[in-house]
Amino acid sequence: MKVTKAQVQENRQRIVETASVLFRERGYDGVGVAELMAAAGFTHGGFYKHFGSKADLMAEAAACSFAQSAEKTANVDIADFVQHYLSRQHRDAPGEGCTMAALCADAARQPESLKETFAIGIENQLATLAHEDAALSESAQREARASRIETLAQVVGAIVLSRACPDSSPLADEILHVCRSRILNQLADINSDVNSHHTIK
Amino acid sequence: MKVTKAQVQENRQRIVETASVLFRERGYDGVGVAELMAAAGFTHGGFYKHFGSKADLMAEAAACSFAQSAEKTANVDIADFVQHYLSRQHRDAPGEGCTMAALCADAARQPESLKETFAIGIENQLATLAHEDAALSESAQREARASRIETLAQVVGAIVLSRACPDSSPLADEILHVCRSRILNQLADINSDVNSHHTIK
DNA sequence: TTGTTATGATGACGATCATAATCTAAAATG
DNA sequence: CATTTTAGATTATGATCGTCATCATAACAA
Repeated sequence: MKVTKAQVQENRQRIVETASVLFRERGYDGVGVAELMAAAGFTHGGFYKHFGSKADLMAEAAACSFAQSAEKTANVDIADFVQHYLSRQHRDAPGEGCTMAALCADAARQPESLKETFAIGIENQLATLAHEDAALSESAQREARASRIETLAQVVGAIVLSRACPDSSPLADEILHVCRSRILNQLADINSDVNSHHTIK
Repeated sequence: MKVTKAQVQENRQRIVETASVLFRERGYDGVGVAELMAAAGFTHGGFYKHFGSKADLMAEAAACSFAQSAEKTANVDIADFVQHYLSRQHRDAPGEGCTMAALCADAARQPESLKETFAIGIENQLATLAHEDAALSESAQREARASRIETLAQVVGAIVLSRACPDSSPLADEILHVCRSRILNQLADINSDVNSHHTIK
């Protein structure tokens, strides 16, 4: 059963996208090749005509979801980003959500090649969030980058912790709510006093 | 081959502790019962004389490592806690490190019973970090709790992101370094201006 | 149109998975 | 001391794991 060249590319893309969702939902070790292919509408046999190994697909799926995230958050204000990132909708839909929040811990246990993909994805997300400070001075850009790294760590940690709590647990919502309001406050602070250091010590 | 009652308890404890390390290193799906028992010095057959299922052991191992962490961080200043938490040593030794950082994403995909154990562990960690503010007013305690939740999310996110980067990657160290210095600065701020709100807006 | 190529289905490989029955030897109990 | 109990070794279960060889078929280049 051969298929059009275009069809092949489309099928391959469907496998990658299906995998990117399933991996985020259940982890790299939580989904097998057979189930993956079935979810994409194929039998498991054809898998290795598309990918050299499951690890290869993991890397491609990660790159794919990173690209989708970058596209979705392009030109989005960082406050809006945080607002949506720390919403219940995002927490409760890891399959369509941030790859870092869903798979970083899994990636840490995978081969270096995949971790490289993650580093690029993280760097990309930082760059996407930096669309506003192109005109800043060099030192201000350094500070801006540090601030974005901090914010990213905070939102990722908040989602990860919240997801580890039982569904509709008070603590899960508290973590989300507390982190969201505090981060938004900090971002407002930074915006309002651009150069009045309140760092006392 | 029967063993002393005390020996049984000791063997069981060794299985739990071995599991708590291996799970943190490789994830819940990354370690099998057989390998687990072998690492503890047994064959896999006796496993179900100790535990009803692998999921049961997961819960016990989590509770065990949470208790160990709480014990280790009792009476530790929160700044010292952050200092060590965001060190390369901690990042590079997940097996002996924080269970939240290593397994929260895994726990999110596991049964509710395990997530309950994690919620208790998180709550416990928050309480451990609260050993200083017993004398505070009610509103100040609310603020202190929110601050600790925020800090916890931040350090967990930082470790998780850093671990997802390739070994000895510049980004991995940058995340650690940036978050550490910024969090320590914030904590110093909170300590120095106890009641001078610098929240402008 | 003919011959080549390659997708994807079928099925099988050995390994490993969680779980469990069986057995034995020694501790616990009387 | 005799009996009961049980921790842990051995072995087996059926399922699923990642990977691959085989093959039919239909899209290609000729």
